[in-house]
This record gives sequence, C-alpha cells and structure tokens, in this order.
Amino acid sequence: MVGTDSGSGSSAKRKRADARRNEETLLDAAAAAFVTSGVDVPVRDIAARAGVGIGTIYRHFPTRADLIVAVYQHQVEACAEAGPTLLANSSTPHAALVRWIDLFVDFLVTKHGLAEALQSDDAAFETLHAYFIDRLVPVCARLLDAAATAGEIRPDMDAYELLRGVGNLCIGADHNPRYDARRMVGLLTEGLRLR
Amino acid sequence: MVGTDSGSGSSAKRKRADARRNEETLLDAAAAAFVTSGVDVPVRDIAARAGVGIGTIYRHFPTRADLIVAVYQHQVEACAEAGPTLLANSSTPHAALVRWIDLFVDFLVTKHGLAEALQSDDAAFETLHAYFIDRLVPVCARLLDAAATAGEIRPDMDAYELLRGVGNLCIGADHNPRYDARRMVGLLTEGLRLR
DNA sequence: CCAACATACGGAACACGGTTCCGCATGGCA
DNA sequence: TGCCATGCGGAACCGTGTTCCGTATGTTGG
Repeated sequence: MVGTDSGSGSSAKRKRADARRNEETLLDAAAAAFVTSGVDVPVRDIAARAGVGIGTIYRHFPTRADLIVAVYQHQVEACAEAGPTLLANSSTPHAALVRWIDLFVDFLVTKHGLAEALQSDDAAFETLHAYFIDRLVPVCARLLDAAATAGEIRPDMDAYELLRGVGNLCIGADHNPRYDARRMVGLLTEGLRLR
Repeated sequence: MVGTDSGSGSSAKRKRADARRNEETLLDAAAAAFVTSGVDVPVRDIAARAGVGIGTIYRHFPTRADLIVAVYQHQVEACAEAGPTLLANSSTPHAALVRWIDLFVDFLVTKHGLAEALQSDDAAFETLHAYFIDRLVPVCARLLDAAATAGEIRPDMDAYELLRGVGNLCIGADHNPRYDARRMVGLLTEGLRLR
C-alpha cells in the first residue's frame, strides 16, 4: 500500500458504514470535479456534488492534497511501476528514461492544475509533494543511474531536480495551444545526453 | 516608452499633484513589499506601507499586473536591450542566446513569485503576460534566428515557447535549495543545440 | 428490541484577501 | 475666495478555505 491509509484499508478499528460510503462518494465526486474544474475546484463544489456537508469532506480529507493523492494514487502507482518495466524492455536506459518521463508528462498534463499544485509552496500541498517525491524520485533515480552507468547521460543529474523541472515544464500545458510541454521536456532530456 | 503610460509620462491632461505623489509612493511601497513578501503580497499591505487607502491603489493600478509591470519595467527593458548587444559582442549567436537567457533567469529568480505570476492563467495577470511577451519574445526570436541561421541550433524553436519554458523552470527556484533553475535552463539550451 | 454511547454529519460562522463604491476632501483655476 | 473636477479613504461585499459544535445515526451490550 502507500502509507496514507485514508482508504478502505483493512487496518484500524473499522469505520462506521456511512463513513465508508461517504468517503467513496467523495472520492468519486472529487475525481469528477477535478476533471471538469481542475484540482483547484472549490471544496464546497465537491461537497455539493457528493451531496454531503463541508465538514464531512474535511473530516475525511483534512487537506486538499489528501484528496488529490487519494484520487490519483492508482495512476501514480502505475507510473512508478512502469519504471523498472521500461528499463527491462527498452533498447537503452536512456530510451527507458525518456519513455518513462513521457508517461509522467502525460499524466500531469491531463490533470488540469495538478502540475501547478505539485510545485506550489503552499503548506496545504505538503503531502502531495511528499507522496510524489517518495514514490517517483527513487524510480527516476534508478533510471538515471542506469543511463549514467551506460555512459549515455551526464552522471551528475539529481532525480528530484529533474522531476521538479519536468513538473515545472508541464505547468500551463493545457489551455495554451502555443506551448507544448512535451517538446520542452524533450529538449531537456536531449540536453541530458552526453555527446 | 512602453505603452502602459501609467507613469509620470508627459502625455494626457497632467494629473493632480497629490495623485502623482501617491503614484510614486505606491511604486516605492510596492517594490519594497515585493522584495520582502513576494509579488503576491496582499494589496492591503502595500496600501498600508504606502500610507494610503485601498481605493487609491486600485485607482492607480487597476490590477496587480499593472503594479508589477510598473515596478519591473526598467529591468525588463534592460533585459530586452541587452539582446542585440549580446548578439553583437558574443563569439557565437548561441553564446549570445545562452547569456541572454541567463539574464532573464537571473531576473526571474530574484523576484519572489514573479515566475509563478508570469505563468498564471488568472485573468488579473493578463497585462503582465502581454507586457513580457511583447517586449521579450521579439528579442528572443532574433537571437534564435541568428543561432539557427548559423546552424548552431535546431531551426524550429519558437521564441514564445522557449521563454515560457524558461519561465516555468524558474518557478520555485527561490525557497528550494534542492532545485537549481539555472542548471535546468542550461540543460534546455543544451538540448536546443544541433549536434 | 432498546438504551446509551461513540462516531459522523451538516452547515453556520469566522478568517482572509480581492474588489467595488460612494461620501468626503482637496488641488487647481477663474 | 468659491466652485468643481479630481482624487481619496475605507466600509462593505464576495468568494473561498477552515473550524466548531449541536444534532443525527450507526453500533454494540444488555
């Protein structure tokens, strides 16, 4: 699992039935609201969509970050797990790295406002930061290490820094036809290459 | 000059003396506030610092963007003017491009929150966007063009997109010792290179 | 089945920051 | 000096995050 344990996990003292139901409903409502209004959608809107009071949402997900993490956990997990797979199945480590970063970019640019939230220094997004870093930095580090060992890229690249840079490049990628985050990220990974 | 004409310009019907004084005071207060609290400092704080009412600040600078533009106009101007100079004085167009982008990055990372504001899609920052784009994109385009003509970089790079990417990379550059925007931007310009 | 308790709920109320608006003050001018 | 356009202050309003408590309801022991 993943640590937050804010889900239907089997641990602890088993919550009340209505509480579990509400948590589920909220997750669905939030997912839908994120799609239509971005991850910055007002808390009240999510509550209204779920048909619950504002207090309920705060009780289950004390910060917006908790809600975002819960909604996107599966996808982040999938991305993390894709790392080793790509490394095993790609022609070179650098190719694996590029493909993995593509996955990450795909994920970010299709979630309205997520890239912004990810880089925000607002304390409310602390756990969001932490989750992404915990889960993805090690994967990225492994890919970087493999590529560096193979002599394909410069050896001094820090995984955290790279992910942060990639995340930054994804900001505003939706809602701006003149800006193509993928191309920019491509430039970045190209610049990483040893020549 | 620059178009906004929100300064002590000699055009129009010459404002009242107290109004001109207030505008000056506000500019100073805002500059100081931006330094200590970032460009997101509450409007009330700037007003308080300047010793004026809230209405006054809105009268002179209808949006936060107007204030930011007014405060940083000189520096943006200097950056824009440095473009041709660098092109004339550098060993190669690519070197000029890199040095110019360094200038831009230096400017952005030393203004707490400016990079964020620059990429925000909030309507309030519309004029900020517009000003930076109007002033800097042509300069960048000229540098890109020179470098492309010299065969140093790929010829398909759009100036707006590059500046946007660079701006994005500068987000969160202050207040995060683990992230070095300069290095990331360096990677980007390296990736631009033809090899 | 019922009582009693822990748990969870709803939403009013508060905090905060942006923005508007209008009655009042004042600089500039005849 | 008196008049008027210009400018000023800040109360008030709005949207949104967040807290808190009286009430409702699931759960469990008798």
